[in-house]
Amino acid sequence: MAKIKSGKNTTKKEAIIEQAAFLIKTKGYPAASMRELAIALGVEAPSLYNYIGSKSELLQTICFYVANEFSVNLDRVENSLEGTIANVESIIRFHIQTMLSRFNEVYVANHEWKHLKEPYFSEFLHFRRDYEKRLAILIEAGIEKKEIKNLHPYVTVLTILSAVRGLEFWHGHKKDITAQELENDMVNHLLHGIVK
Amino acid sequence: MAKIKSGKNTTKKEAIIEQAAFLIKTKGYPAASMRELAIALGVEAPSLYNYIGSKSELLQTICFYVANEFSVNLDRVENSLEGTIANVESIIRFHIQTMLSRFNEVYVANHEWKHLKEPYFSEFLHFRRDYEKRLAILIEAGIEKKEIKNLHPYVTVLTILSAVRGLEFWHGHKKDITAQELENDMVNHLLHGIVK
DNA sequence: CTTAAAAACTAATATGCGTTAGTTTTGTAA
DNA sequence: TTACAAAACTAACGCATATTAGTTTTTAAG
Repeated sequence: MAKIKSGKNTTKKEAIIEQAAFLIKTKGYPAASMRELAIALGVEAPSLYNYIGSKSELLQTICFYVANEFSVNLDRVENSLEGTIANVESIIRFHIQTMLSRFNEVYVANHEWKHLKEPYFSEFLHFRRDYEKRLAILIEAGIEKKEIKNLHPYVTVLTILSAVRGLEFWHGHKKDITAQELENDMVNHLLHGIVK
Repeated sequence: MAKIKSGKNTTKKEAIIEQAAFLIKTKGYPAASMRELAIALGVEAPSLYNYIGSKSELLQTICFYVANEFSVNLDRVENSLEGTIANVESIIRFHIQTMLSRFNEVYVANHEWKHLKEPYFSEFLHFRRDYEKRLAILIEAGIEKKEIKNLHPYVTVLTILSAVRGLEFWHGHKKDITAQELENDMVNHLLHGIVK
């Protein structure tokens, strides 16, 4: 049968992972079969094992790639000299942009990480909690400096993270509004509310 | 083996559905097996079929129960004579309360509905879009009346719905804050922002 | 052209799934 | 105690899964 197609700057393994992200997003990890993945790549299922170790390895790769993206960005923000509001805004914009540019991968990391096997499951869970904790600390600093309202920091973190996550449902509306307007409106909402 | 346990005011079928909601939430629909569900109820898998028709019927029941809850509430709000802000606040509070009181069911409806079979899949998708559309109309009315900022209505709807959905992650923090404070803080954030 | 490695294939294994059929046990009311 | 129905059981079917082993084809270099 035909060979696995891979773009110019991507290896075949990367092509498999990219297709896997799409399939896992669409069907969910347990229902995403190696056979279907193989068909999408124009190949038989066992051939995939020339490039990857296992199905679960695919999920691990996707989840930790995304985790690393967000972690590196947060490192950068934590070392910035801007005020809290600017930092929070920067994080929100990064989430929105990453969500839109690496949609499949982010979706999978958000929804399917619970199918990770140990020790990856625990490691990912720990990362998530750590990430939220770091955001909460950032928010608390803003409250101290009287830049931000004194709401429960974790509620604020949760509200922001959940709101940007919701861009998963941003389909069928792409024509009504540009990505830039979407980003601006959501930032505006999360920082300043909707009441006039 | 022992009989299926059911609380005083619940039928055995309801006990199965309740346990199924928990299991499907935990494992995801495809990975939630009838055998495991049966074990959790202290019974063998085939015994379940004395009460239910199929595995997929369980998912349907859960999803449309939740959809109906939210739909009925929105009916009520649409017929209210309050202002837009009060209406939006009321909806946010209902979402939060329902999320906290029927956690498993809401979680399943939010995450696993894509595993519904036709025609239920299409019906549920249609319901979702309709619900969002009705909320957008409500928001637009508020913009007309100058009660609400002129942001893209669907962005506003998405932000609100996603934020309340995020209460899925409200675990391990229950001791820090009461449900009432949580609700107030989130409403405050979504209506008035976090900037002081 | 030969050769060796890369990459595909076919066949098969073990496992788990939802569900059905048929049977036995349990509970209840006459 | 008898009789009937409800609710459990065991056994099994057909199917799909991830993965392995072994083999053949394709590719590319000498």
